[in-house]
Amino acid sequence: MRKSFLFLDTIINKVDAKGRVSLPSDYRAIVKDLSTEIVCYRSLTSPCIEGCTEELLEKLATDIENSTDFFSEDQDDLTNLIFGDAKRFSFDSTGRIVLTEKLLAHAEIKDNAVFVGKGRKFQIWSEENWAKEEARIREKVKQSRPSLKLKENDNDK
Amino acid sequence: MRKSFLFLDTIINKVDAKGRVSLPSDYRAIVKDLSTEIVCYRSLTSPCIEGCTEELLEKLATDIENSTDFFSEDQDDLTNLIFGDAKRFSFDSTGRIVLTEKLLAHAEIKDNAVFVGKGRKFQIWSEENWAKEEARIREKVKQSRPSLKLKENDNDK
DNA sequence: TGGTATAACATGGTATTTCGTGGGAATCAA
DNA sequence: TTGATTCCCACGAAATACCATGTTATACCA
Repeated sequence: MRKSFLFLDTIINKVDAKGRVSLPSDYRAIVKDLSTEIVCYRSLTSPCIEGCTEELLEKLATDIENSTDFFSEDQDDLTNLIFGDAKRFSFDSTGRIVLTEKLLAHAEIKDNAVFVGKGRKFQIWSEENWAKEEARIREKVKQSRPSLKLKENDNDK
Repeated sequence: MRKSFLFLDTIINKVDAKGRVSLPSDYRAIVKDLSTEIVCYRSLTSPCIEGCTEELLEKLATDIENSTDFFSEDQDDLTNLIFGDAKRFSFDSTGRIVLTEKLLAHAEIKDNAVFVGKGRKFQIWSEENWAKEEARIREKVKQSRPSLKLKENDNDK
């Protein structure tokens, strides 16, 4: 029983000729502890693969059912896209999953896959695209510190 | 189990060739009492490593989930930056963690690591950078004493 | 108060395990 | 049968758990 489950860190693993990739061991631990599965789909906004626990997708489905005003119609459409695109992935005894051609192509992944933790979700990038993306975000944060207020009550500065 | 905790004090420990450092025993006590883990990431604003309990990051993840919608761009960028950089650290039977090259490089730490308590978080500095930073802060406080008084009143009980 | 015994801690070194990865066998589908 | 997919074994590198020692801080007693 695990009290917290966060996808963290940035980990680079190899993709072999068969499309196999080791899911980072930390991520596997989460899946095992929660007795759930990993679900992946093409990111709607970036050239990367997005993944989360099946549990989270269920929660998303429930939220949509219950709160019609919170989720706009647009977002409802988006969720349809996701559920339609999402696929369940289970790993073998050595901890590997086999990504599909569709996903790999969307993320432009060739040899190496970069797993990026996002808390409740994670993403899988090609090295090149992730380098660009990380640079973009860090630059953006430099410009607008305010968005970081969420992080917690910083003393001053 | 304790309901409140504070990372306090300034402690210097050695970093060996493998990147191992003793986590200050006070900090370890907090981790044990809360049954949580330590999470570290590169400071967004300073050349230092920042650390907190995984529990705190958990709370952050929940806050983000609730405050913005599932597909928000800001949420997307923020979570990538924070959770993608954060790494879980558990200490061995002698109380040491192994810092990564990425973190050590960012903080410019070579031989010695300076742990600085910040309440809910703490920071790890190189001796040189911390000396500069401390001088800067003390100088700043001299200029604007009033703001400090406010803080002390807050702490009164 | 002072001195000694005891425990806690930081740190160096070593052994063990885990994890990622390549290759091949087995299974399945067409 | 042939090609593709899944399962299993094996190896090397890297992470981490364990053991040992010196030093410092703490507790205890005279």
